[in-house]
Amino acid sequence: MEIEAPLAQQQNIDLIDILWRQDIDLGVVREDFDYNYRQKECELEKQKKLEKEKQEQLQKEQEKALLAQLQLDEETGEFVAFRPAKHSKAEIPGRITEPTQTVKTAQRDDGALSFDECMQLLAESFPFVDDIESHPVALEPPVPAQTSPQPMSPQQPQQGTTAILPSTAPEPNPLEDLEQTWQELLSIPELQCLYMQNDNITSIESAEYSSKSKSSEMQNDSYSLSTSLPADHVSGSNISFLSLFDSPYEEVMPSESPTLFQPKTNLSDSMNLSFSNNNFNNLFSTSLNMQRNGNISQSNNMNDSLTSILDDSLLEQINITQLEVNKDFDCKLPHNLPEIPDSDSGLSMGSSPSAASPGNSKQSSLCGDASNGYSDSDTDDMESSSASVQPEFAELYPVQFQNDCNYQAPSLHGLTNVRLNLYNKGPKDDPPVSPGHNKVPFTKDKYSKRLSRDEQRAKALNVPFSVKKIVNLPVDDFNEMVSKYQLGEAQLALIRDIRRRGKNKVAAQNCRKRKLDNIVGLEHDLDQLKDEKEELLQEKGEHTKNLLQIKQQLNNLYHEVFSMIRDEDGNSYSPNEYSLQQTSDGSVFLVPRSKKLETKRE
DNA sequence: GATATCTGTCATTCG
DNA sequence: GTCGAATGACAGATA
Repeated sequence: MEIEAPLAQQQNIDLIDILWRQDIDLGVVREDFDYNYRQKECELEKQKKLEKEKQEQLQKEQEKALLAQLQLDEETGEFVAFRPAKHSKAEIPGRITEPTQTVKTAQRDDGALSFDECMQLLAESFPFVDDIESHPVALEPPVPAQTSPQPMSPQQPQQGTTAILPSTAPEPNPLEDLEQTWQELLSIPELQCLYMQNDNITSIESAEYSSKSKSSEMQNDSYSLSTSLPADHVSGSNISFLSLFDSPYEEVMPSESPTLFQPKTNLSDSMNLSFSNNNFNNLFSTSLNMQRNGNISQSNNMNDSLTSILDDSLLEQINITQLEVNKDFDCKLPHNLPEIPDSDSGLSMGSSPSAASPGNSKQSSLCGDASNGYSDSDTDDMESSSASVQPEFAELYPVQFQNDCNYQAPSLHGLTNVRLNLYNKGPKDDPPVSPGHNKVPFTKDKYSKRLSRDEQRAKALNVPFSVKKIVNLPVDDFNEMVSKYQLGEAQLALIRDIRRRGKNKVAAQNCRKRKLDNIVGLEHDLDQLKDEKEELLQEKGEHTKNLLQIKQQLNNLYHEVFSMIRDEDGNSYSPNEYSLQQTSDGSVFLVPRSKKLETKRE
């Protein structure tokens, strides 16, 4: 059995070798199939586990030391720093603010490993630490790197930053690319605003850091979380910086753009109120260490704990940020990506949190020109309520959508997964969309800020005007505006369609409004007429009643007058034979009815 | 699932 | 004849 096993392994290696030669695109390195290499890896993992246990023990001791220095405030119930009456700061420098120094001293007193000893042990365990120090990019003098996940006090990032930052850029070219990417990102006005905010915040922090150039400072801000990583993680032999993009989004976030990362910085700052730096940094670095060690389950647990801390607020920040950033980038999304439900707005569709990151800008470039993928069917899926977007779109919609489409995505698939994962973490668990089935019912509740079809069409064809302008400008101004640009046939046709549809849309709205107004007016008139009719009927009834009374009175008067009339013999006239008639001059005559009938006949 | 309503769009008419 | 406004009709989305 012992002999057969190496044979089988040798056969496997041969088979892998053949496969490897046949398919270079396996995406893995030879060492992945190397049994000896894996054995080395296992040994390394064991060493790391031991190291981690030591670190945890140190952490516990450190927390104990911290607690020993805290005093329970009876009023607030909080632990506050215990400051002896006449101890100057020089005597206990940073007792609270620099707990690690105190801890280190205590460790030495306890006979535990000192920091330098840990460093030495790490250097022995991980030969690539030497590579870091000898890296050509590392211009700084060799400083004891914070390779162990020591809690980072506010002063310590100086060391960590200067020592580790170069390792985040394994080669000078990617560093330049990143810088160039940042410059291009910052050329976008919106991002400039965001960067200004970012810079204001980080400038406060940078007072504690060494003074560097603005670009390097920006990088420090952008990747400061990476600098807090253990050096062995950042500069690991098989883990390049860009490989972080293949990690779940909790790992990706540190390498996002400043706009994405800054909220996290604020978050971590705010978290320091409730968490000690030690806890948080240790948690984070331990998580990353564990992931690198392959303890996926453990790292998942740690990530869960991290995610539970970061998830809501961070994702909220991401969503806010993506609203700001991705208007200018969503055109570069890959067309083969499935449309995200409820996210087909220009913001949410392209508003993946990674869109603002250098990696994403590279990734998005792979999508090519959005106009190539333009079609009615595509944009119909992006139906939206455009009213809220049009004003912003007018100024934010740049002519050059393809200017920065020259990048190469380091990890398109990973970013895509990150994008989808982030959306799956949205407020509503939207059903996954099957590839090639973009017809997604759109809801405009949460993601109301999305582009209308015409806006997306204009965006796709790089129309240099806003839809609002196209629609609302007077004819002369519109023609003048169009004549200023050399537009293609498709663009002109689209602009005219947009103007026609926009005008007609407004006209339809006005027409409906008028129709409703007319209906309301007619209903009002109808009510008035009904009231008037009722009043008239009431008046008619009164008049009829009065008429009857007058007739009755007249009849009574007639009979009274008739009864008073006598003939020559004093006899009364019969009402059946005679009747009273009045002439026009007011004279009253007694007329026999027969004669009256005769006169009528005549 | 059926229904009513809203909204965008097209076709047509009118001034 | 062209253009813009107005409007009926239709379809899709939504409540």
